[in-house]
Amino acid sequence: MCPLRKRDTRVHGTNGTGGRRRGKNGEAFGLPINFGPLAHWVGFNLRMAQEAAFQAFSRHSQEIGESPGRFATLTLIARNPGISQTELSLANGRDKSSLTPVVEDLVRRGLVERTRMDTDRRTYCLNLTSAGKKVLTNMTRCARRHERNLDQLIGERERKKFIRILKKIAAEIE
Amino acid sequence: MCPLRKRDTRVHGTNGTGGRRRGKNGEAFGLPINFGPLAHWVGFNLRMAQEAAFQAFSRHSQEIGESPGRFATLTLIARNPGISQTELSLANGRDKSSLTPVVEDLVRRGLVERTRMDTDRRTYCLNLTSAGKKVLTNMTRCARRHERNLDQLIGERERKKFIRILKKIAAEIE
DNA sequence: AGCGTATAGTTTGACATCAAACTAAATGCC
DNA sequence: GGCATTTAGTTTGATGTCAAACTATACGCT
Repeated sequence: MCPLRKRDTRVHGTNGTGGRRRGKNGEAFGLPINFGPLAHWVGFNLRMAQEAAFQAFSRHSQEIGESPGRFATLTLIARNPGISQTELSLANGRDKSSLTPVVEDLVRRGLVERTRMDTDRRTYCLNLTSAGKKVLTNMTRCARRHERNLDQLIGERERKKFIRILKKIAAEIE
Repeated sequence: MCPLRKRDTRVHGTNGTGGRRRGKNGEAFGLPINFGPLAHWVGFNLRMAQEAAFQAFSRHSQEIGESPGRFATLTLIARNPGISQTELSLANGRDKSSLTPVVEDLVRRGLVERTRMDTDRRTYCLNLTSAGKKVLTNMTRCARRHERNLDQLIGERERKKFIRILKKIAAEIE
């Protein structure tokens, strides 16, 4: 019943390449994958690239035992001392409720200090401790290595334009 | 104790913009966010753009009640009749175990037909039913609208280069 | 001052995802 | 043929995420 992809007619028929094994990405078992419209669409390729970059970053940063998401969090606190959790979640593109356990963990581990704001007892002020600064310094070194890889892939020339487009998508969609 | 971001010294000091309220993205409460090195890094901007595009797609596609992830799945099955779950998960950039409940759901709802392969009783052959094809047609219409938005944002000229870079990242990182 | 509304952060429930352990079938080697 | 190894798919457990309900403060209006 099943058309037996390993001998799918397209190989001998419409798809005349005959090249059935490239083995790197997106295809397997001898038949190249047909991505159809996905191949040209921004959304799909964004997701695949993001996933790949995320995985690569994870591999890099696990040397120092910190997950990629934490890195942006620590950087944003470092650069915006006294930032509130809501501001942080917005800047980070995540829901504020996702931040609760992250901040709790960072506080528990002594990387972040959390005090109530004087003029509004609801909001927290987040700051790095000196331990936090030290960890961030190490993470930043790792991240720079990772970024250098990406830069090499993209090329210095294209990078600015590329990032400009990414920012535009993040800011202006819909 | 807390430095009171609302009156942070940087506003009157080092950061002389005085413009404290833009209200759209990444900042709030009167102080623009300092993204530090994140601003120039590919990984962070990839994540933000991907997230934004994903959200936009979700809004579009919920008209027809199908999540964005399912769309790629259905498209890949349509374009590669008889594809196995492992092939599909590779093409889709997701772990095969994530696919199990998705396929189960699609089968249960009559959009996908799943048969064992003749020559290897372990692997499944996935195919769209005619109902699945109909649903995919609708989703594709939605997705095209979404893509057209993205295209307008990016510009036809840049789009090809942009996608080429995304593919390169997905394929060649590390 | 008092009451209704808005806001910061937490809790909860649903869901997607991965990685590792597992089951069943296939393949290879003797 | 029989046993070790590989492979396709599922199960399980941990994590990260969102959205909605919730708590507590704050603000605004009279």
